[in-house]
Amino acid sequence: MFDNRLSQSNTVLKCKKGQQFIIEGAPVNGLFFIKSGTVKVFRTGINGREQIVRFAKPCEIIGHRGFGTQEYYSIGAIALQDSELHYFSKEHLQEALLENPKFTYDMMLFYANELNRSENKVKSISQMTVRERVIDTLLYIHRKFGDLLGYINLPLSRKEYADYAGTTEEQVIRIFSALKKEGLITTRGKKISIVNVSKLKTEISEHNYFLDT
DNA sequence: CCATTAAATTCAA
DNA sequence: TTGAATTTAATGG
Repeated sequence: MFDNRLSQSNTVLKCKKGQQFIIEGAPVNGLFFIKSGTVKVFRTGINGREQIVRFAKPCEIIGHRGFGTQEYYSIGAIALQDSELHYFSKEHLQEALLENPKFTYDMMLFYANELNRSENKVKSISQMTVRERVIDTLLYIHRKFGDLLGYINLPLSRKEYADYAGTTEEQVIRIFSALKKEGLITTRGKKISIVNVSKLKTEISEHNYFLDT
């Protein structure tokens, strides 16, 4: 996605687990490209509640919403694992967009996909039950990060599932327990294994769960 | 929502 | 590699 010229004109930033590299309200002067590791992007609500907007993995970009007109970040981002990030200044980005149509096209697809996803997200929050949202979250993580030895390949706390699904930690834990009893998932500490993907899918299929990679 | 207990992860020796 | 310290999960009020 990024051509050589562009990848030469950036600075690499190493980020330890749990480190926040975008703070809400800070001025925007570029955007980040994830080289390795995973990252969560969130927005803080009025009551101090965190709403996780999305999870990002390598080859994805962060902070794009602030690009162009906006002066300050409306989101925060923290590394879930030790990560390496490339940082691109606005200037370099503009140059690449003007000179490289393929890159511009890819960016546009990315924006379109993100917009689609956030529209679907609004729907899921407003129309789905808590249980459906939790299942949806599980499938999203599973689809995006895959599994390793049967367990979802991303260690997330229950709180993080809750923040993505728009619920509380307790609700998530209780729904997980219910799903375990039904034999649909198993858990071991933070690791979660989806035993029966298709059954979970059918439970939320009427809400046409969104496609995202 | 909070408090308690059980369990898992981290960290340092 | 072990266990003590810290963090996280799970349950019940």
